[in-house]
Amino acid sequence: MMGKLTREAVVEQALEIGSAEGLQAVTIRRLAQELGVTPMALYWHFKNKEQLLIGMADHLIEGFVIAEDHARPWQEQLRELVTGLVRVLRHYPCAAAVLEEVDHMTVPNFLRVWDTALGLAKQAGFSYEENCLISKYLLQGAIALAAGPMSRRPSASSEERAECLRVKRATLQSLPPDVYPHIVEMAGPLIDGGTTELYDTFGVDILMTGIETMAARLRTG
Amino acid sequence: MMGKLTREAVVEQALEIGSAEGLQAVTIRRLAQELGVTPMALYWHFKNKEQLLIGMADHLIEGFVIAEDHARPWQEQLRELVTGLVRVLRHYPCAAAVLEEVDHMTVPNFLRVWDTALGLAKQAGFSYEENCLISKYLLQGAIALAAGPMSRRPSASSEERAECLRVKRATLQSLPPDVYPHIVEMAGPLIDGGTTELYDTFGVDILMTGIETMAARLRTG
DNA sequence: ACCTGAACACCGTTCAAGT
DNA sequence: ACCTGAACACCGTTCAAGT
Repeated sequence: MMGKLTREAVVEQALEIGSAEGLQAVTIRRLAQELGVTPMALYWHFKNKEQLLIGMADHLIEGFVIAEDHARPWQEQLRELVTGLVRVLRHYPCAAAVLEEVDHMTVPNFLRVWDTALGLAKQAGFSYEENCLISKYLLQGAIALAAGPMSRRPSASSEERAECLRVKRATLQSLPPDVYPHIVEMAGPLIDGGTTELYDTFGVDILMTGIETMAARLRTG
Repeated sequence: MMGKLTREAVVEQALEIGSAEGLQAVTIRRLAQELGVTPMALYWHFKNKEQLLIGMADHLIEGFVIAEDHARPWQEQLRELVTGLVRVLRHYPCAAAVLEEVDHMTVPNFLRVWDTALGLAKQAGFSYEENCLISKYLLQGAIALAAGPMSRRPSASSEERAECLRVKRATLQSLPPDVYPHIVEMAGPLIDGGTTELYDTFGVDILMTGIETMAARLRTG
């Protein structure tokens, strides 16, 4: 709110608003108001709103450094890259939402992570095209995981969130059991989805197990 | 444009606009104009725009029927469910975008597919929570696959799309090779991502292989 | 270089009123 | 039941002008 109106200050304020009230609250006009400035002032620093979102996405991954250890197996390193990315994205509740809204190719720091993933995937022994897809799936999976529980309505005061979950579970439970038998039965675990640790590890486990198993099949014929 | 202004007519017109010009072109006012009616007329048929999007999502999956064959193995059936869903979503270029914008739990036909997936996942032998996550990952994966190549700017006339891809590839190739070595090297396959068949099958293969391998480990210890 | 004022062309939505 | 007119409170963006 004080200090110079720099690109970084704008981006950080945007991430703050997005994390506190949801990404839809991040508007040029609202942002300007929060920064004590005219909406048009932002257009000197960003060509348009898309560039602002790209700046937000880039800022999110800025602090994510990947230790390239050429000695350790690629499986281990790939798994660490994915879980590390998820952990970094969890710093801002709106992080996943931001990354879902921008073209990843336009975000320099995302390209940096992607490049590392691509280099590791190459060691698995798949074709070029398959390596590209594997790296895409893993990064996409990381974003999906980071978007997982909560992070949707970040404003809610944990009492509100609990209330929201209760309403959702009740909605599922009151569905006609003859057409949605399993959904009604599993309404509980479907909504709060088990512990956060299970949620964060299980998805990566499935993906990495699939990749490793298929890589092993390549070698054995 | 002619005929009665029914819920279905509105939804179909919305999907048509979204598929021809992108989902961001689907606006209450634009929709009303295309239907030869006042914007407020739509508010008699839909409470708000969110309900319209839910209606669009529901309509997309309407024609997707899953043959429940209790004799065949669950792996086979789950894979068929995912590929079938992808195929149905491909009917409208904006389908994946619609599903990414709505809460899946509010879409009856999506719940129907989810229920089937949940029932099949239960046969794998995982815990309740893990079954829920598996079904989520598979459906989420199907949507991601359907959003894959093209479907982003559906208006582009295949010449424009080719031009757009060429620009993107050139962008990647002209990146500094010392910081993005693998990206620059793989710019080609990264952009056009191999054949469509590879794109559609490889993702499901990884997920299903991961699930099957982990399920097998449960049984063997 | 950095910011403001005024204006344009859009949004979704409400509410009273028409038939 | 089904639709319209007028209005409200928003958007992103441009363009000339200020300092």
